[in-house]
Amino acid sequence: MSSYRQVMIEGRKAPRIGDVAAAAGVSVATVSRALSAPEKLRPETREKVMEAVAALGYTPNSVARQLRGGHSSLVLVIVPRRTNPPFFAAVLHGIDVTLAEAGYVLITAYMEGQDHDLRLIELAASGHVAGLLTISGNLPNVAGRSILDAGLPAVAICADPQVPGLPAVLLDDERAAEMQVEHLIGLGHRRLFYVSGPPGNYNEVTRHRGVEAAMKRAGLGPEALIEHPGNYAFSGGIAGANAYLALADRPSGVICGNDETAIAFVKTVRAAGLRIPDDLSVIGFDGIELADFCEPTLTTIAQPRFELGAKGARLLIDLLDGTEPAEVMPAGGRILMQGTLLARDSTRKVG
Amino acid sequence: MSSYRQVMIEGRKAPRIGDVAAAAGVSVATVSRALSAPEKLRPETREKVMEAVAALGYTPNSVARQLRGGHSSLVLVIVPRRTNPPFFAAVLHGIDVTLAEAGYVLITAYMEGQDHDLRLIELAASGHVAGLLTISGNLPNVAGRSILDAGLPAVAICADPQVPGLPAVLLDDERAAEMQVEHLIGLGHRRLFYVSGPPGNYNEVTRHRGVEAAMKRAGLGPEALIEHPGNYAFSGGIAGANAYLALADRPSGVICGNDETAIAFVKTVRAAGLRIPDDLSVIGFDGIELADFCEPTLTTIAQPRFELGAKGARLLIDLLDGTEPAEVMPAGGRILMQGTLLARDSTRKVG
DNA sequence: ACCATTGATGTAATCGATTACAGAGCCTGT
DNA sequence: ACAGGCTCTGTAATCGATTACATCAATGGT
Repeated sequence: MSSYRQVMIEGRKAPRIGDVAAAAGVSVATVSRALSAPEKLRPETREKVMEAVAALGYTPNSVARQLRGGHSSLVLVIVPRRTNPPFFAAVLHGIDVTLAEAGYVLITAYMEGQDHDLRLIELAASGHVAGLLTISGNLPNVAGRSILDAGLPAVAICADPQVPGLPAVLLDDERAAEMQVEHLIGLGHRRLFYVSGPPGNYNEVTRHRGVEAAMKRAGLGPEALIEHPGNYAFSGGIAGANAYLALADRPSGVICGNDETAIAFVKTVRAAGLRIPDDLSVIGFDGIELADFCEPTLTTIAQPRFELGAKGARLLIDLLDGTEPAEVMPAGGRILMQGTLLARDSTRKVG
Repeated sequence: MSSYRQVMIEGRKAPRIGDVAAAAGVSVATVSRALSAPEKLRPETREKVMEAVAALGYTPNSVARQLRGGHSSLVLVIVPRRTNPPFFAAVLHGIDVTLAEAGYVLITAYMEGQDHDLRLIELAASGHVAGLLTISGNLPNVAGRSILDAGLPAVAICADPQVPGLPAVLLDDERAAEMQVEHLIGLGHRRLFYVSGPPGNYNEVTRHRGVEAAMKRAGLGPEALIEHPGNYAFSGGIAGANAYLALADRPSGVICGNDETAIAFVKTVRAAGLRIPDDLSVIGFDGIELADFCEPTLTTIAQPRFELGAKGARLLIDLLDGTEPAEVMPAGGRILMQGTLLARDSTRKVG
C-alpha cells in the first residue's frame, strides 16, 4: 500500500531533477552534471543549479540512479544471529569505519533461517547492494539458492564458509587454540577439559585441530583431553560446567570456546564451591571487554576484532573499486591474523 | 567503477524480465503478473512462466520495481554506536523477527557522526527504504538536515528523540528509576550514589526525574544523593567508582545507569577492598544476561528488550501497510512499557 | 569575413520493472 | 446470428536519473 512516493505526497513532495532544472532555468542534463561532474559546467551555471538544489532541498533518487547503471554504495554485512554481540559489535565497528572512509554505507542483516534468509538472498540479487561481507560461517542458503549466486563481490571475515574463490580475512584459529593449550600446559596442567563451540562450526573445527596439535606436541595423548560440545553462549558454559562437575577426576585446566562460555563456566563451578584459579584454571577466547571485568579477570586470547573487520572491508573496497589490493593476497585467498594471549587471574601455576 | 551490472556481466548475466518472457513465449506483462498477481493468469500460463523463471534463475530487479512505484521492503534501523551491544542486540532481535513476519527486511546502520551520518540521511532520502526505526535518542542531523526530512514513516524505540508526530515505544524510564531508588530505600539505605548516563541523554534525563521523585517521596532531600555523570559504558563505571572511593563519607546504596556501568563499578570498588553487598549495595539497569553471571549477581531493572523492539516494529508495519494499529495509541504517540525489578545478590538490607 | 574547433548546454534514449488501457477470444441470452 | 460481457494477454507509458549525441555560440586562424 504505502510506497515511499505516497509518503512523499502526504508530506512535502520530494523534488525531482526536473523541478530543480525548472527552478534554475536549465535542463535536467545540466543539473545532473552539476552534481556528478561539476567541472564540465561554467562556474556561474553550476552555482545557479546549486542554489536551486539547496533551495528545494533536492536529494537525487538513488533508486533511479542505480537503475540507469550507477553503482550502489551499499555494502551488506551478514551477521549470525544471537551469538556474541560484544564480539561482533567490534568487528562491525572496524568494517563501518573503513567503509565510510571509502564512501560506502554499511548495512547489516541477521541470519535467522529459512524464509528470512531467503529475503536476504533476494536482497543481494535485487541490485540494491554493491558488495557483500559475511561474518558468519554459514551463508544464507535456502532451497539450493545461495546468497553468492547473485555474483556480488564478497569477502568473508572471521569465519570461512570455504567457498572456492571467496577471499577471507581470518584469525589464525588453529594457532590461537594452540596458544590456549600451551599456556595451560606451560603452567603445569597435564589434563584438560575443553568446552568447545558448536560441533561442525568452522571456527570450532579449526581450533579443535589446534588443540589436538598442541596436545600432541606436548606429548599428551587423547586421554588427557575431555571434551564437551558448547555453543559460544552462556548456556553452553553452564552445561559444560555441569558436565565438568560431574566428573570423578576433574582436569585442572579448562579451555573455553569463547569468553561468554568461560564466564558462565566460571560462575557455575564457583557456585558449586570450587575456587579459581586455586582449584582450576580457565582460559577464554575472544578478548571482549567484559573479560577484564569479571571475577576473577579472565585469561583469554584476544582477537584483533576491529582490525579483522577493517581489513576485510578494505579488501572488499579494493574489489569494488577495482584497485589493486594493498595487501598481498596469499594463494587460496585467505589472510590470517594472529591472536594475543592476555594472561590474567583465571589461570595460574598448578599446585 | 564497479556497478552491480558489471559484476553480473563478469559472471552469469542476470536474466531480465524480457528474457523470461521470451523463454516462456509470453509478454513481459504476463511474467510480471505471474509473479505479483498469479490469480489473474490462467493456471497453465502461470506454470509456463514459473518454469521459465526457475530455469533462468530469475530474480526481479527490485531497483527497477521500486522506481516504478512499488514499495520497498527495507526498514532501516538507526543504532547508536559503541554502547551496550548486549542490550541493543536483544531489541534488534525483536525488531527483526517482527519485520520478517510481515515480509520486511531489517537493515541496520550505525551512527558515527558528520559525514557518516550524512550518508545515512541520504540513504533515507534515496528511495531505497520504506520506513525508519530509531533506537537512538539523537537522530542523524547534519548541517540542518534531519533524517526525518525524507518524510519516511518512522517510529522511535527505547529513546524518544522528542520530535512532534514521531510515535515512540519506550520503557517507562521514570518509573523504572523510581523502582531502583525504592528498592534501595526499602532495604534501609538512606544515602545514595548515582552513576548516571551521559548528561543530556534522553533516558538519563527521564530516569533522573524518577530518581529525584522517589527520593522526595521517601522524604530524602538532595543532600542524600551524590551524583557522578557516566556514559553507559565500562569506563563510566570505573570513573564513577573512583569518585565514590574518594568520598569521605560513602553512601551505602549505589544506582548505576546501566548494567555495564554497574559491573565496572563493582569490579573497581571490590579491587579497592570493599565488599558487596556487605559494605554497599549496587543496582544496575537493563537486565542483560551477563548481569546474572557476574560476581555477585547483579540486582537490576530488566527492560522488556525483545518486546520493545517487537512492539516498535509492529507499529511501523501498521504505518507502512496502512492497517489500523492493534495497540491503541495514547495521545502524544508514546507507548510506555514497564521494567521489572530483578533482586539478586548485589543488594541487601543495610547493617 | 568565414570556416573549423572548442566548450557549454539541451534532447532524447536508456536502465528494468509495473500497470492502465486496449484488444482478442469465447460464452451466453435473445 | 449478434451484441454484450467475460477472461486473458499484449502494447506502451511511466518511474527519475544518466549520458551519448546533437546543437549552438563563441573563439581563433587565415
